[in-house]
Amino acid sequence: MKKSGSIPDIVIERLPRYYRYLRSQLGKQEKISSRILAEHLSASASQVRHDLSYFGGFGLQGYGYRVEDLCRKIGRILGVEQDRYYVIVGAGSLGKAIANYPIFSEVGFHLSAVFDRNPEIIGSPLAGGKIGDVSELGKYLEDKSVDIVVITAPAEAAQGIADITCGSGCNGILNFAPVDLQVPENVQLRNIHLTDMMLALSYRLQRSGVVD
Amino acid sequence: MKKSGSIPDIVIERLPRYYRYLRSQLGKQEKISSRILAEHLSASASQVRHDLSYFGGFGLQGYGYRVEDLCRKIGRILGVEQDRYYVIVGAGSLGKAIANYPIFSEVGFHLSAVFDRNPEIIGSPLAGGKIGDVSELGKYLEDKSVDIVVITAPAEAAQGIADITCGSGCNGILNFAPVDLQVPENVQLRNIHLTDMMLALSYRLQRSGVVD
DNA sequence: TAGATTGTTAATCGATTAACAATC
DNA sequence: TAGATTGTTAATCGATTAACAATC
Repeated sequence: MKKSGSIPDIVIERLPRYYRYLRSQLGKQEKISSRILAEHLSASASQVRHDLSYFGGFGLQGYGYRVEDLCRKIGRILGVEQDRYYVIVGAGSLGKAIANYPIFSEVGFHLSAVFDRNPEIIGSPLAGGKIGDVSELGKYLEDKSVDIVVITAPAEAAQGIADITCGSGCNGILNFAPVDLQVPENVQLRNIHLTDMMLALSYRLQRSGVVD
Repeated sequence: MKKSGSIPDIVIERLPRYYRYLRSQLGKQEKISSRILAEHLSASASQVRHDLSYFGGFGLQGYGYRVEDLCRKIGRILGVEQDRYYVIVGAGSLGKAIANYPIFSEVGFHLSAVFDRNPEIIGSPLAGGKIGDVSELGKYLEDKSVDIVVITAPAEAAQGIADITCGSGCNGILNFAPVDLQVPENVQLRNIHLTDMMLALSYRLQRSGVVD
């Protein structure tokens, strides 16, 4: 076990990948070495061991890691057995897709509500609830315990939604809108910028195949 | 201008962000300094200048950057004025959402086809075309010129789709399935692992607010 | 000219990899 | 015991930031 309280973001972001692979191997293999685990994740064995050592000694020298054991321990670190709640703001096709995303609930994330600004769809059923009016978002966040606001609204609405979110005591935002949001530093913001990813990917395509 | 041929991935991944902000400022301001640009992107002025210097001198000393000029030049580097084609494999709600994502076409990405394995929806209309049978994916990729395959299929189908993609001469994959795909190293693979992002985000939430 | 801001190099910081003693 | 593999420290590598001469 090493110093806690200072685990780099980049390490935290790899934990779910370890967890996901280990979970897929439950019942298929009893043990796994850092080398084999790394191979399946396109990482290095050294990195796997280094990452895990932030949280303690999970392995057995000369043997490796017990899959079930390591899976459960990483799961606990990530809090997968705890219930957490999220709301979706923006009930377009992307918002609906997220609302129906089946995998979130497997790791403890539950949809609490969906909001939109379009009067024509407010009140419609979605994923077991009804689409709410976005004007009630702030009040909702203040009343209920919501961990994460998922923004699937258009770019021009996203900053306003982020402001309401941060102002209502919710400190987690997952943003799909193609804009860089400004939030207080105590707020955890992650972006999924689809167009950016496509552009960076296609930049590399232009260059590969040729050269060297 | 510095050495080309060795621009780090991490720099390439920031270009779309610069581009996106500059685009939003077209007509709103004539010039912008590295400091102001950085502020809006939660980056440092030094990083902005350093990144841009990989591609040449785009600014004017003592003045800053002309917004229109810089935007056009970064756009050209990213190839936004070129037409590129993608297909979607997996026509569930996420696949449909991507198929209808309005912003891709603004930067030159065009939907070429959508495939699924479910006989009940094969043939149905989607985004101006018809859903094809995934068994025809390989042939399609060999015949047509497709730059990127977007995988929105279930996890257990994703590796097979990736294999067909790589085997048919398409070298770009954007993967939404919650699995780490194995692809040849000449293939450009980017992942959007939604559950992983939620888990890493909520890990940080547990810890913030308290401590220190 | 004086003030501002770039482009670039050097210094710092952080992340990854290598190495190996510990030990199952 | 011999072989394997961890956990951890040190070495390397790469990315970010600082500094400043160039110059508009």
